[in-house]
Amino acid sequence: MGGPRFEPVRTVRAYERIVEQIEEAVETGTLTPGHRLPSERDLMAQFSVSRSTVREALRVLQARGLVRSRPGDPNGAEVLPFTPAALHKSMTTLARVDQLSLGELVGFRMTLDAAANLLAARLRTEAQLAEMDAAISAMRAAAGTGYDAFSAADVAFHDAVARASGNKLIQICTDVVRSIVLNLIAEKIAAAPDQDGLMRQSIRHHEEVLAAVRAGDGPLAARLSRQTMYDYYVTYVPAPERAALRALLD
Amino acid sequence: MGGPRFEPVRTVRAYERIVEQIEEAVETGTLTPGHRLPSERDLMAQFSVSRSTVREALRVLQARGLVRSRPGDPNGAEVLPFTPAALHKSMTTLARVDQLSLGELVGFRMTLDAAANLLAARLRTEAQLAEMDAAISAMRAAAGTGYDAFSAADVAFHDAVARASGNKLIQICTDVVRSIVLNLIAEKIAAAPDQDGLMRQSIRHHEEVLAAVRAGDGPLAARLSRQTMYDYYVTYVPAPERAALRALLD
DNA sequence: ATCCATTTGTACGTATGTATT
DNA sequence: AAATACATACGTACAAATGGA
Repeated sequence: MGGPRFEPVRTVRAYERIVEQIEEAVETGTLTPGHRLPSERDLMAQFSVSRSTVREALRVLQARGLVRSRPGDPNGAEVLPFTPAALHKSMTTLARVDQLSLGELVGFRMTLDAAANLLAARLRTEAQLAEMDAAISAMRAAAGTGYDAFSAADVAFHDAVARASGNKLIQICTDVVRSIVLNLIAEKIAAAPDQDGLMRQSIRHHEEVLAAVRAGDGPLAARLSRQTMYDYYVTYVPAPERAALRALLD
Repeated sequence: MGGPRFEPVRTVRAYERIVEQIEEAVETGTLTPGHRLPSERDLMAQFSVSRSTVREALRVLQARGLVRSRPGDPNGAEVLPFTPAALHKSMTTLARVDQLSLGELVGFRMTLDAAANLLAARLRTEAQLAEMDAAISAMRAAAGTGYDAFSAADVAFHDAVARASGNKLIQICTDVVRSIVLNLIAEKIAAAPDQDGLMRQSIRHHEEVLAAVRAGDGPLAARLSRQTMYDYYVTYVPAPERAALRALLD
């Protein structure tokens, strides 16, 4: 009876083993940004696989944003500092193939941006307050000149808040989702009637948010930021989805 | 003066062009899950590239979770339904290389889970309430038998809430971050003293949250869920990071 | 500034194990 | 049970690109 309990095996591709090993080295800090990998020929010797296998592994690592290789570079592939590019890519894919609605995206932003403001109100430094101030000034300066500069300043403000929150995950996710949202409706916003009025209203709202952050009133900052974002985007959100967004407004 | 404004060109690899085309087809719905790609030999003919180039493209697409290819499959690579696996992978990488702290992860979960409860309190159906009820029952049943079953039931509850929120982005992100957090501290929780007391407390908290969701009191459900998660994880979070988590508690 | 050795990008042929018919 | 079509992996070859002499 009994006998050893065997487990089902899954064949694991040769290139996967290579990816795992290099990934492990990067994630444990054995390989740090700036380090160069051995050349493809050296790697095929070290792993005792063919060049194609090495290259497939490198392509996967490159797709994950861990390394970059350039033709002719005698130093081999370069280990890159982490960027949320891969995260961005998969979230964008999610938004496209899984039919993420604008309402869901905006709701997500409202949630994370409010949390960032809540935290920033407690943790912000003077320098960070100055950054937010500068961003709003830039919004004011750009209000007349066009939507692009205004949007850039708006992004700078929200990014400053996100950084001040001290939560890198919130910062990265807000950044990713914001760019997806802007990408979805940039043209609609640019074509909106009464752009000037919208910009002025947005500036006023941002000033109120900043005042709350400066005063250290996190809950107020959070509530105002949700309202600001709701007001700014609600017209582009299909009516049936608006109820969910209003549910986020306290 | 003037003249045409030329833009810097970046050489784009052959395999990248293939990835772009197939990715586009998947994201626009031209290729839907279950569809088979042509065989590698057909692809090399269609794109007029070599086999290696096709394979590197397929490796990238596979790394992004869009397709899967198996040896010997007489059909080509299979187009997969979207899974957050790639998202999970990049977030895990982020957590490891960028030293994402447990405090940041828990803060993120508190934020998203609270938002999910806020929305679920408004949008939940009777069937979803029943699922949450069943999950809490499972938690009760598992409280004596061990941590694993208890944790699974706990996950089921939070997942039911996330689904009831109607926001797929919230659902997926909570799922991803939850598994990362659990992976980080599963052993610590399993080794905690007075496990039974912690489980009983957690069950009581979950019941309160569910009551609020059932009553349609979103803000209360959100506040309780934040508190529940804070209580459950705070002992594992380094003291300096706890202030930020408390800032999220209203 | 030019040339050169090396490396990457790409191509092609082949062998082998596997899944489906 | 055999035949077929496929993916995996290997090896070689050449062009383009890079960094350093």
